[in-house]
Amino acid sequence: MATTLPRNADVADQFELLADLLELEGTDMFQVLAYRRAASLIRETPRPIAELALAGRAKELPGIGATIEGKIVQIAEVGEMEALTKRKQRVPPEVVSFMRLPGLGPKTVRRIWQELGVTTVDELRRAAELEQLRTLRGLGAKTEENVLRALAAKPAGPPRTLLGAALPALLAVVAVLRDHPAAELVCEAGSARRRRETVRDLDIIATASDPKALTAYLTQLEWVAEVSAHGPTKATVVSQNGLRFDLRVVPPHSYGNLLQHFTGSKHHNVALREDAVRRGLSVSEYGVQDVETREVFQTRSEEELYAYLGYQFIPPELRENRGELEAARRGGLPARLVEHGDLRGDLHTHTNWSDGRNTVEEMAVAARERGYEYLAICDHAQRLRGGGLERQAAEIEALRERVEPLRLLRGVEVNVRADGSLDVSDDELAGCDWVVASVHSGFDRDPTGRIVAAMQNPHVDCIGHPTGRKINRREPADVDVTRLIESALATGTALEINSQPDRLDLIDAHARAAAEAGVRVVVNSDGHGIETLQYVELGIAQARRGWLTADQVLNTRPWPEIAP
DNA sequence: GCCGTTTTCGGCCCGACTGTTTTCAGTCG
Repeated sequence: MATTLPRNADVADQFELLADLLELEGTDMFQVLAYRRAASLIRETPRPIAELALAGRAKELPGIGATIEGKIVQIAEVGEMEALTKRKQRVPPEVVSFMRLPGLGPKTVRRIWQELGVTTVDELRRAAELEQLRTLRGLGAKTEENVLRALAAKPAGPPRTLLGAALPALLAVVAVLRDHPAAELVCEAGSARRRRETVRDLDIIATASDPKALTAYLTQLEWVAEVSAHGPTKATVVSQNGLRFDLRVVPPHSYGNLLQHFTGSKHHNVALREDAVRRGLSVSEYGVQDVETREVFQTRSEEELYAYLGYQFIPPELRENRGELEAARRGGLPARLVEHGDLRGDLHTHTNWSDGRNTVEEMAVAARERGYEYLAICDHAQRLRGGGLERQAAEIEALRERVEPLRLLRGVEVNVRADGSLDVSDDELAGCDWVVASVHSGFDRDPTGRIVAAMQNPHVDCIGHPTGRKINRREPADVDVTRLIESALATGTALEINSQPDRLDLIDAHARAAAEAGVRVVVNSDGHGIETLQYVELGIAQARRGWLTADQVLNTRPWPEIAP
């Protein structure tokens, strides 16, 4: 048996590859779909799936049965499931990649492979150039053209844009459109409305007294660099900085149906429609049809739509098919998720004592202007060597009265070293109001053990950005979040949702698991300047995606209730 | 392969678009 268990992402990768290979072999597509669903479920499950499977408990997850659990056990025990090992020998490895070319699906790829004997990308290019693809029934010159264009394009698409970069722009566009005289209802949709951490296109749904005027208005805004599509009810534009906005003007009587459809997620909508079918209802973006009476229900309001289908209203952040439909059906959703306005303070910020851009006073004044009751200054301990921490403490002390009623807290961000020790002595930590401990290097050197060790220190109040991931740049460290949660619970240590746009760490699923276990979760900006204190809006969005209520977020409480 | 407020067998979301076809399969979101 392997000594270390495979990560959920590795297990999920194997199921996805298996699904691809089965699809190419022409296996029943519902079986393929079952593997795909299992893969995405495994990917976002906070608990180690291999451990669950070995204990015979993976079956408790909806979508995993005895067969898939058995395959997970094989992965845990020998590294790869048998079904995959067998099929990898039958299908040439590059053939799978053909399916990622736009326009080529499993059926077409299979015929190109088996009927033309094409097994590599180079051979595929040659077959298209030599006009051999068109010898297959159903393929023509256009297909060859598309294949060649796709092969000539850059291999991977652009990385997804950070929500933190896209959302302010999107909300600004929504506001501008709302101001137009022809506009009635305007709302962002898609993954940005669900506040996913990264987005591709930015969707906007609107109703208007004069749809043509509204779409035309969008295409003429000064920041528009390119108009990709422009019709009477739809327009797509690209901004100077490369963001793609998609505006759809829809009829007011079905605005609710369309907004719901275009908000997604796909998985949420599929599950919602499957559930509806079982009750004799057919759901589409145009309405809900009663299959027997043929009557169609259309509504201006999403709230009414969910109510009609028998659900509590489901906030967009929860629409990922992670149990929200079942919960909403039995009235089990949180009555109210945490909101930005619930925050009473920020417990992780930096100043120009380390790598921040503003002074302690500037940060304090900005925090007070935001309406905070408290602010912890947590500069990097490394930069405060040689008595810096003490001198900064004196400055904070001297400022306290001047920034009232804000409560200015002496904090510090200490580094968890490779051996699990901290870079500040216990004596110095004892003088601080709030201590954040974070891993900043050596991510592959037992991160779990080091963080757990740091939590044992009674002065450590919070673990900063627990997995260290940076979206699009650095994978999360191989942190066993379940162990972190257990240890945080035992030691009373808080876990951070770091709101930096490229961190958002903990992720939603981990924050949810932590809060459900009773761990104190803190939403911090990690702001390095006054203008970045507002990043907490992203952290709050992440917390909402993790189903967190205000009760479960530590810094919605007054400082005396938090003070260690 | 999974699952059950019509089912332990027989189902499994919906509609638009594309390219290729004379009625539709495959792909996409």
